[in-house]
Amino acid sequence: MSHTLGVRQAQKQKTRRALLDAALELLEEQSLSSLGLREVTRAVGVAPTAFYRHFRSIEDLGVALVEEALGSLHPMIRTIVSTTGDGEERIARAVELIAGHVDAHPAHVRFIARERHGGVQAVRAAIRDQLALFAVEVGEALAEDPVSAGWGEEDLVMLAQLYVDQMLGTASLFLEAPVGEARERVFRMAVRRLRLIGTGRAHWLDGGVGG
Amino acid sequence: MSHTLGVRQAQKQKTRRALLDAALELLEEQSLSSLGLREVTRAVGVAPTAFYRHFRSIEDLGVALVEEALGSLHPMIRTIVSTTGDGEERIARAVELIAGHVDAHPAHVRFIARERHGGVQAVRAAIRDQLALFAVEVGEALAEDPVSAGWGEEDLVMLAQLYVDQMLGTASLFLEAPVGEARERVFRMAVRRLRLIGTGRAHWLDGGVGG
DNA sequence: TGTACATCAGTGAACGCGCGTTCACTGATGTAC
DNA sequence: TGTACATCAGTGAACGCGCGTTCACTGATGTAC
Repeated sequence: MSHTLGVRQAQKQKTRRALLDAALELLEEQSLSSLGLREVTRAVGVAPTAFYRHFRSIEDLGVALVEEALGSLHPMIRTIVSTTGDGEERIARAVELIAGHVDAHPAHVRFIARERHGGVQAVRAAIRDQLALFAVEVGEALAEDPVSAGWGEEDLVMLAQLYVDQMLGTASLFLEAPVGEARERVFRMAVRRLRLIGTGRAHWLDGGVGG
Repeated sequence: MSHTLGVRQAQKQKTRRALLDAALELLEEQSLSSLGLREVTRAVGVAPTAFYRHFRSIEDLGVALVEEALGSLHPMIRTIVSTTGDGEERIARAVELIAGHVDAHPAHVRFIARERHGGVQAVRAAIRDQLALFAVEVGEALAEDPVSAGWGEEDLVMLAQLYVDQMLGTASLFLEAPVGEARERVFRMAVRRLRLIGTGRAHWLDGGVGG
């Protein structure tokens, strides 16, 4: 709490949070374009009209959810790119971080996976733009890595986008296999994928296929 | 036409096609879980009740669309895996085939991208199962490739899934950038991605990161 | 500290509308003889 | 070929229901003096 809000502001924030949380929960079993305003307010226990004190529309609420869901992903990305150690260690650590993030915020991961290509244009655009910023950040980290010496700009961008995609894809797979043997299989596959990409990186400038 | 259907059957098929086509068109701007039965029949020009002569529900129609959309993708995959030539040639040819497929069937590609993680469980399951079959097929083709000598079963499965994912991801990117400079950028990025994966493949058994 | 007024988050009634589903039906097509 | 009956794709009226949005409102909180 950086500054104590008035009682009225605090209560408003609380209702807003409740609307966002209720929506996120309802979105585990449907997509944003079929989510109803009344459905959300009913889940929170406020009148339908109260919704308009916080959002202009469900689409507007969706954009707020994007900021929240990708906001929770951001620190994880920072941690992954700043992890030190050899290739295998970094790969294992990255997949563990992804798995942990899915455990901590399953609804966020589901929302992004679902709405990234979903039926609401403003939400798709918000996700696309935010992921592009993540890719830039990853690209900058890659550029500083000695392994990337001699790499062209477009190659670095490609690799950064590939990593961001892999991260989301892996997160989405963990969502469908949160425990047990299925989870272990996702874990091993994710490690292998990163290993393959790492191998490709290591030999990118060798010529041949990578020429 | 393998066998001439009766007039009645032919007319029924025609209406069914019209319902599927109308749904596919409506789904360019929304997702399946918000698509209405009346919306589809209105677009076709039949009574709402006629819908029930063909599908039990919108979900049921969605599953039929999965078969259709992934059915159109199947021959492309066969073509890509059976293409001969050196690495660079195969890569360029594969990306061209993907771009061509998106041009030919944009609504199919959009539908699969959108509903793969969408809000209708039966449709997600149908897509997942069909993509798993594609991965098996790609895996079998990879196994016969001399480059894969010495590869473990799980590694081949991982690579096959990675290729299927890349194909869908690339198709989805072409959808958002169908012409001009944006399309060229998608093309180059897709080529680079496949190059990186190809480089990783070529050095998979070298030890080191790929150990 | 107390008073008078302003603000505004949340209420509840009301609206018109489109939804999915039921039902008995129509009339063209198919079939048996 | 003709007739009598069966099938069944598509119709149209009707239903109850939940939707998003409007509006004037209430009463707790905030502010000025």
